[in-house]
Amino acid sequence: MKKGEKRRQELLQIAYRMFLTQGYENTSVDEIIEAAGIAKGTYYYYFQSKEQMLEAVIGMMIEAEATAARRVLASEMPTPRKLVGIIASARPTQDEQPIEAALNQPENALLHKRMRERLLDAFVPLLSEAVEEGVRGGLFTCDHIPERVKMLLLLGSELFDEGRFTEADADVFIDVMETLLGAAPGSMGFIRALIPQRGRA
Amino acid sequence: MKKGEKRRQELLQIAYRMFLTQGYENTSVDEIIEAAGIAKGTYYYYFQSKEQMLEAVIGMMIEAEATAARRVLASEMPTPRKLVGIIASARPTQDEQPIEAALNQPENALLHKRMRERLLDAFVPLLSEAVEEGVRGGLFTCDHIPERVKMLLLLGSELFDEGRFTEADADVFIDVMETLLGAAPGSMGFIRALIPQRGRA
DNA sequence: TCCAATTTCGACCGTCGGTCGATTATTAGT
DNA sequence: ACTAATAATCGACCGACGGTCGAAATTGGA
Repeated sequence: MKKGEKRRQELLQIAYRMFLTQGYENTSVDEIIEAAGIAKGTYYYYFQSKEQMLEAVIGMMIEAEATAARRVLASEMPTPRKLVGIIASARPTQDEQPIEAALNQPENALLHKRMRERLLDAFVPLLSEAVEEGVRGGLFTCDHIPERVKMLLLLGSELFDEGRFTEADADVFIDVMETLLGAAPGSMGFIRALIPQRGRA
Repeated sequence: MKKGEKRRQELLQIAYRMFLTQGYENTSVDEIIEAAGIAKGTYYYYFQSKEQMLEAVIGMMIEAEATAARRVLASEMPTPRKLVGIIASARPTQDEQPIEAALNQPENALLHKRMRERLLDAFVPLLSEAVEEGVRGGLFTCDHIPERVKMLLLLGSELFDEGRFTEADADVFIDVMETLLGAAPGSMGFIRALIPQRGRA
């Protein structure tokens, strides 16, 4: 049990790195087992299929991010900071930087889609709780909180993940965020500082 | 020239149907050429790769939808009707029904992603023009029209494509649409009738 | 020590996207 | 009408891929 689980985690780590750097489709099982120094049979002793392994890798990432977000939610920060902190948790930027870009390459369409689905499921409740806190504190005024949060997350990931977005995009997004949550105009402007700067043309 | 283009279109049609019904990944080149009654070499005489053929299929779909949308834009409808008409054009519901669902199966993640990118590029200008018309007519009040339109399309496709969305989702979406475009509260409620009814649980 | 469960091994398989040289239709110039 | 060039078709073949399987090795408790 102990030994087996350790090997499984080891394989997960190796695959995690390779999926992100080369893409899921472009990473062959042969490459993974070569990097791990094991035989084909051993790989399929721990994972039913390559795709099932992808699910496991994603689950690993989501769990780590959700844990970080829960820590933020339970902290003593002011509500707006919590909002930002939770959203920041939803990015796998923890230990490495180029992960963001990797997710958005076409060869990772499947990974990205699956990742976003599960990320949404995990983060809508957390963010909703923070927003409710804001409503109680008089910061926000809105109903249908989970739905609004879902749209915000959807928009945010769709907009920023792709990398290409303009100043105008950011302005409108912040405007949408304020009206969506019923916050005072301009009160969310501080988010602008959190948005990554212009990269490629 | 004439003969070749005809065969190319024929292959495109066959692939279009198979990609949607079985998924891009699950459709093999062998299946396509068998359905078309041609040899492998002939297929690769017309298409450089399977993926390049996917691009061509998507281009075909987009073109048809954009043409329909342009017709709506140039028509004499009142502006709100145009909005709805253009958005309706963006769905391949014209001749077949199960296409919607097919796009959203995980095996079509790539097709779906590419489709949405190109659909956005084609439809943001068209919808923006309709919105500007609305602004001139005093229906809407907003700046940054292309960015707002982009977000609307992003949200709409993300929300409705997945199939699962609630009454609350629709309410919030319409609310977002009104505030995003600066329309009078409730003025976009008529859209609710256009939204597909509840399908699966 | 012995046995049974766990773990590891790698040869092998069917399928896939793609290549290539040969072959047949089609076209155009004289 | 003949022919040379061009367009179109063919299918055997290839390497890479994800996945299978029976056997061998390792482990740990009685």
